[in-house]
Amino acid sequence: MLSKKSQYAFKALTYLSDKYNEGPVLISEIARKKKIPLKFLENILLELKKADILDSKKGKGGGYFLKKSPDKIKVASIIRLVNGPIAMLPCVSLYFYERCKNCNETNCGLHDMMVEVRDATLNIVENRTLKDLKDL
Amino acid sequence: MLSKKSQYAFKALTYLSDKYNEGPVLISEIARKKKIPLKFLENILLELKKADILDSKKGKGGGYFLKKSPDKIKVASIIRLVNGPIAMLPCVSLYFYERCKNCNETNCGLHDMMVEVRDATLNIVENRTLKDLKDL
DNA sequence: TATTAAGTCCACCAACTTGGTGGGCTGTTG
DNA sequence: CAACAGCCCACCAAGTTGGTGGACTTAATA
Repeated sequence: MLSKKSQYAFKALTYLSDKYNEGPVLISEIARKKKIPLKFLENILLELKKADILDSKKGKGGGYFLKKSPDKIKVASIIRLVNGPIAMLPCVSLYFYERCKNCNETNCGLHDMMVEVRDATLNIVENRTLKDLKDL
Repeated sequence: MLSKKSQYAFKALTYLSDKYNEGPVLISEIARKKKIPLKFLENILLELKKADILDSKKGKGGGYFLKKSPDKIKVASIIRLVNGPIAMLPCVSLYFYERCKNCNETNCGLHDMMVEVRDATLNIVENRTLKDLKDL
């Protein structure tokens, strides 16, 4: 399941998508409009900034804004960043791979099935961008 | 991600699948062969019993065994039982449905995408049984 | 019937994660 | 330099995860 943090992140990002190219948006505005706890949102946006998804401006007239256009930001990368692995097992994850102890991947039934699940999921989330997420 | 508990459950269940119709199997045997902490496994097997997946016999010659044949036990139901929802959002879950606050489902971009993800996943795990999981 | 084997039940635990808050610091604008 | 707005750090309560210890019940059998 996606954490609340992830859901907040998507809400904030779709809000910023709607305001793309309209200049910086205040954290407080996003928090108010999307009903997200302000300080929590602050952390989230900062993380998205450090991951190069957002940029910000300080001082009067400042705020947050998308660094790239909405159709260049994949849903998959947001999930990985904020929520973690998309796969259901570490030994099947592309970006968070870890070897399973006591289960060699060549003869593990779960492994193959989980590869299928992963690919089916990726097929969707790798091909959707913020642009496809409207009115969250 | 599947919890360790879920992974343990699948290991134990595939072990019991291999021994289907060979009488009760000791918790301690499963724990030893599959390298699962004994007391933790105890809890897991008990839970599976209460969910009608397993049955058990007490006393000498006792142990655990599958209540139905391996090809009658769906992977999806094990995941739901031990790990929880398969969907990525509560408002998209079939068995653990919860309404999202501040996000009505008719115009939420995430919602529709997550329905797709759920269905793609279910299409796999609803059509696999313990019989398909060998040598975990 | 006493012994022993085995599952059952209950209570507790440390470590980690999640969701969140408070307060001060830093940089920008006018 | 004042106000503004993001940045950063530290802390917190509650819940979850992964696990353990010990007593109790039930069943087989000597």
